[in-house]
Amino acid sequence: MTVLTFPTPTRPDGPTSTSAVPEYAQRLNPPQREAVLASDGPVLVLAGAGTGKTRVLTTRIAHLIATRRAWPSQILAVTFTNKAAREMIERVQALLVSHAPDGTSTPDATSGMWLGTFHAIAARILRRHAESLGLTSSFIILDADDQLRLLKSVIAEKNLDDKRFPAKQVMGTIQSWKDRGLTPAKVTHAYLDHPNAEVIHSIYSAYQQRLLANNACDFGDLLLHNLTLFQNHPEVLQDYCRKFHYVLVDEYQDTNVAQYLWLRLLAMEHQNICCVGDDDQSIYGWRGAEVGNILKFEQDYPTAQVVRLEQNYRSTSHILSAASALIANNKGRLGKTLWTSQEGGEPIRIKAVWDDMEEARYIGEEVEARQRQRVPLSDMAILVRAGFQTRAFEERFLTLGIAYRVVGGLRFYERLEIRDAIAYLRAIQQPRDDLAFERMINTPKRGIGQSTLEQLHTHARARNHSLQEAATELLQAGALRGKAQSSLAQLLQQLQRWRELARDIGPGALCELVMEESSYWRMWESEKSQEAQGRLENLRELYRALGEFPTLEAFLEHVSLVMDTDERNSDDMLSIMTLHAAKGLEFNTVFLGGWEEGLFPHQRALDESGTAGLEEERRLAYVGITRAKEHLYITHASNRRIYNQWQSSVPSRFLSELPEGHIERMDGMPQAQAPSLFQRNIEHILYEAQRYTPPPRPTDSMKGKRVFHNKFGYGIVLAESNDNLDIFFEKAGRKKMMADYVELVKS
DNA sequence: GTGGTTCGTTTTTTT
DNA sequence: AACGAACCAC
Repeated sequence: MTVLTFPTPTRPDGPTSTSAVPEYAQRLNPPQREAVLASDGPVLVLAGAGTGKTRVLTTRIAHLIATRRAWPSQILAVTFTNKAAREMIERVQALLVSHAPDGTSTPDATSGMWLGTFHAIAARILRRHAESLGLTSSFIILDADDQLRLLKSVIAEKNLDDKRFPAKQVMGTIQSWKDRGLTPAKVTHAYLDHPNAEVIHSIYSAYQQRLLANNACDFGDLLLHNLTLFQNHPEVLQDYCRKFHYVLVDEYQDTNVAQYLWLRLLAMEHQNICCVGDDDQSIYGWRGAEVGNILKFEQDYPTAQVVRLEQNYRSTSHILSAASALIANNKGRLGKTLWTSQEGGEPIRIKAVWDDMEEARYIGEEVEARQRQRVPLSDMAILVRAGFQTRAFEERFLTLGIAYRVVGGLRFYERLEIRDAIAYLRAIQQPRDDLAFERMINTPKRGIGQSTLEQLHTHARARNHSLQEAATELLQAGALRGKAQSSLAQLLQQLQRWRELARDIGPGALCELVMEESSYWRMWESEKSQEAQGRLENLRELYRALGEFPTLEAFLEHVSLVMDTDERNSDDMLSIMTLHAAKGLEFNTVFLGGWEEGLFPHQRALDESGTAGLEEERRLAYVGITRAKEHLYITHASNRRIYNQWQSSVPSRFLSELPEGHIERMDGMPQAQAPSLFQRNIEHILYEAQRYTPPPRPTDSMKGKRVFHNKFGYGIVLAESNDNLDIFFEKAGRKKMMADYVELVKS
């Protein structure tokens, strides 16, 4: 077995000469190799866009296994998405197989490895120790919809005004607490900053109790309960610490505090933690990700090796240079200098358009032009800031007959009919699952309405029973009458029967039978609309998907944790998606639409998070640009309809941050759609005036103001002309620079 | 309990 | 504008 012939190096790994390096590592560039071979101790891999971070991660795992540094079962590898996890396991397997030509290394070479998403792995640990947290190992995992419904009922139960305490907002606060690793007991007064925090805190406590009563977790709980478990049962933590000799983390810049703590605890003993990430691609701050985690890695692990991957294999130099120049406007970066050997290429094309329709028309034309140049549709993408922007493109492409797919739209398992069907399955599998029961109890209409449901709730709460138990008890007590009585009795009977059947028949057949006997199928069948037909089709698809699982339980776990369906990307289709959804992907040709102030950077990001928000938007722009391999287009419209209101807009400030040498402005007067001549004249005058004018900056004079610069420290503004400031720095002397580079200091 | 009407909202999103 | 949720009248 060739893989075993490598000398087991002594630790720590010294510089290894090329000849002693395994073949799979020879194919890496020097920093990549360094990251792979530095197997012991903490390692931070700063991997710029397109520098081969997945390659490093997978080769590193293969290296650990091939050199017998660790058994697969001693490796913990975490990702954020199922897709990333899937890709990683496939690539590790491929590496191991290709390095054992005698066939001794099979896909089994990775079996026993803990490779998965944070949530999947946390759930796996939690199921083993559920009792310690007041759950049973068969607890259910609620999705966003269920969470919200549960929270609403908690708020209602507490007799709180749901206008003062909107469930969505309260959920946001609770989630941010969970993201920070705060159980209700740990939410101290220090965190009770906003006026209603005390009340929200009490809602949080009640919500957690309700989750426990339902034998349920939300996504945040998976990590949070792990932390509680590790804290209350150090011996359990110790077992995992000893088990996992090596910990690897993908997209480290996206970790929140809870995930960060979880990793630190698990790596405590061996300290063999390798985090891969890119601070410049941190775009999930709004949902709790802490760029700080990656920024302070070296403080957390003082012996850490830091490896920078800076050779970009994806984009041409025009694209890369523009991206680098843009991101250089952010402060507090770890800093990387990306380079590529692919000189030249096309500059970025920037096009001003009249409105979203023209934007779609222009991009449609360019798509067709590229198609004629043999770029397949599947190698092109339109990336937008917000979901609503996809609409204009869809309309246009329908008329043009361009095959497209909107990535990340409504997902299969989020569809109404699928959620309904799953509620039935959950109510069968897990009689304590009140949320599922509540969802299916009157769908289709059985005459069990609000008042009956309220009776059930009151009874259930009083006795601390589940809704299904309460229903049985109320029926026995004869407390119900009429249609509600007979329907409920029948439903409970059916549920019981289905539960028994579930032991004998597969989940697919069971679901089909349940849909039939519950009349749910008939409900949609009797509706002749196109939409209803689609729903039936989706249900059939669900039966099929269910057929792939041995048990109902296995399927439900899949649904909670793997919300994506295996998208068949074999078809040649153009992708339209948000910038967030595009992270990690690459395309030959990329169109970035809607680069206008207010939309991108998004006004709300600016309002809510100020400079930090702007910088995150800029990172989003950076992510967008770096998706492109060869051709990149950026468009901005001067008019956009937002909430049914036409608004004229100004080009994004990010456009002015792209260096002239790497861009090409596509001129040609955009055509007005059909406004009157008078309107058109007004708009044209305004349009001309605002074309490419830099966005408004703080207009008050900077002269005499005290400022701070990242590198030069404090200084005083001596003079200003437009955006250029003449500054005298206390330590660095007199410098001239753009206003963007300095911060105003409050005096 | 059901069905129609009005009101309010509307960034990004994985698990 | 368009969609969903809350509200009210039968």
